Amino acid sequence: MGITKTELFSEVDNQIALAAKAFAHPARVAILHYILKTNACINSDLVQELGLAQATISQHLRELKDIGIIQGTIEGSRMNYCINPARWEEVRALFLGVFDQYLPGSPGGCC
Amino acid sequence: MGITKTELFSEVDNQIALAAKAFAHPARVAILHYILKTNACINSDLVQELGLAQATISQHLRELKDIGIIQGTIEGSRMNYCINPARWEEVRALFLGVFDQYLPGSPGGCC
DNA sequence: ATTATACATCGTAATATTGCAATAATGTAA
DNA sequence: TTACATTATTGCAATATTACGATGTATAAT
Repeated sequence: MGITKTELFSEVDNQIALAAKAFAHPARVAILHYILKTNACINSDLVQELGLAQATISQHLRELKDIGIIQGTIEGSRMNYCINPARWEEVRALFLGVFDQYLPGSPGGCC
Repeated sequence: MGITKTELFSEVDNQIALAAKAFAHPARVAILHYILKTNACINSDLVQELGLAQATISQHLRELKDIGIIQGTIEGSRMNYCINPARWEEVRALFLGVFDQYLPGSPGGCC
């Protein structure tokens, strides 16, 4: 159907899935990389950097903002997007929590 | 359009986006958690564990297998899915590479 | 005031994803 | 062989996502 049965899953699983969507499209990863590199960015820069239309980038930025991983402050007629440190750490912790459940030297009782 | 313009983005960004899709749906996160917990699993177990139809779970398992993060070995008429250690480490490294670009005490030159 | 710049939002078209019933395929048990 | 158990695949139907032109809004520049 295309609709996710959110109610079937644990709070953590839903949280991780939500956070993962920030990284689940290369444009958003590229945006994050760009923000991280320049440590501040504006929408019009990204239109040059990536080859996507302004409306498309604005949409991706909004998704990242909805997820909470970035925040934007108005600077005159420009927007200043940057990482939301608290949320970044939160998302980082969510993923580390998963990754750390399987380490190279895990028991390994099957295939 | 719904089509991702893969050719616009770097190899790494595309790789990360691909890997992120493993975590971008709560059912797949739940499946991974279950595999990690039991360190081996079969499809029918998951049908009990999660509330999804067998066909749906089989489909999610295939996506995880396509991404490479799990592998399945045939055991009689059952399947034994488990983590693919090499790929797991690869994906882990991809994400750590992103997360480590912003640490709590980063420069923070903007908002 | 007019024009330009920078983003956001809306509407829409196209593709992708999710979910499941039905069915196929394969192995096991009787 | 027949019947059963387990998983994969197919074929939809419904929702979600991606992309962009057009338009709206607010500030800045002339």
